[in-house]
Amino acid sequence: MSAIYFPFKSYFAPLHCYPMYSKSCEYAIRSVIIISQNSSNSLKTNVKEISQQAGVPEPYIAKVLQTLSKQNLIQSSKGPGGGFYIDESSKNLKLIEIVTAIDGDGLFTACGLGLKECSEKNPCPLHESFKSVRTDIKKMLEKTSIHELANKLEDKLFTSR
Amino acid sequence: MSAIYFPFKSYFAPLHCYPMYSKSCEYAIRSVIIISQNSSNSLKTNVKEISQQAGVPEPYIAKVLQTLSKQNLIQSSKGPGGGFYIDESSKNLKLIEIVTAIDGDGLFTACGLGLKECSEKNPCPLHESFKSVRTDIKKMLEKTSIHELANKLEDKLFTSR
DNA sequence: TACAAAAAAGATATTTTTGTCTGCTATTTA
DNA sequence: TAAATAGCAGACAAAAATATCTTTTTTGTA
Repeated sequence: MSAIYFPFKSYFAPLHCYPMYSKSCEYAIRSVIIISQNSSNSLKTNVKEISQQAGVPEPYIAKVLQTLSKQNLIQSSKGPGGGFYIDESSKNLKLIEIVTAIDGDGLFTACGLGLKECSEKNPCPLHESFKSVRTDIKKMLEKTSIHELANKLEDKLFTSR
Repeated sequence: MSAIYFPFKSYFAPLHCYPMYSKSCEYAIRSVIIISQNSSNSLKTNVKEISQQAGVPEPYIAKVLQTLSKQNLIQSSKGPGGGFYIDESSKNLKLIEIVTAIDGDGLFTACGLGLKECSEKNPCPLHESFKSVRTDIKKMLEKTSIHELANKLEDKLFTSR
């Protein structure tokens, strides 16, 4: 069984750009994909492995994983042979749960002009234009399962060799 | 003629959330809408007015406006009676130009997992899911004109009184 | 020409995000 | 029950984003 390895650090986008979500969230997604894949083989993954395979700083991702663990999106066990895993109850984990846990729901609820009072009843000029886009993002995140992403990545690794 | 006033600072979203773009960009959009409206009445708008009307910190927005001005998306004139304005050549200014100038194109190009090597030929597992969403955002930003936003806001102000 | 208004430029300060380090606690195994 | 493993918690450090301040340059006007 081959472990999933994301490219090394130098392969990650530097650039001046404002991406769709935060580094913490990006790291979380990568990590959870790895955990999910190992979990489907009944394996627990410790922070060191996650850090290496996801190409993510170890102490930092540890923090992020704690956040997910507290919200019971992923599970953990201490002691030798311990690590993070995804149990039956989280088998159907969706991308939106990870994103919301780490970045909040700003991406699909916040006003395009940053107005707190912007709403259906009292829309800002950007409101309607943004509405469908936001809805689409949310739908996409809601329907994408972590499990499915892990499978896709694994397929890709096998077919590209 | 009534000036456009965005709500005061306390009305802006605080919250823990990762919105679609940066504060700088948000401020830029608000400011440009105000400049556009005044420009259609052949008025120049100085930083102080922009700051007050957009509910944005004055020295900060000054910096942001300099960036836009250097890229010739908006125009400026120094001296008494000077300020920022939008001339004929920028009359058809689109939202995407502002967003790109301030936040770069990460929002509609960056990989969902932060992989630099992610592309059509070598897609990450999130690539396809994100593709249509990204395209939609880009299209929306491309078709939305600043001028039109200014008009919408003005209409709203008049009809809501 | 002198003065005042206003943007441009650059330096500095604050806050948030990202990243690191250290020690503690819980769990498994021998 | 001791030792090793591994997550947990909190403090700390660095970098980036956000915000402010000061000086300079340009321009219009008295």
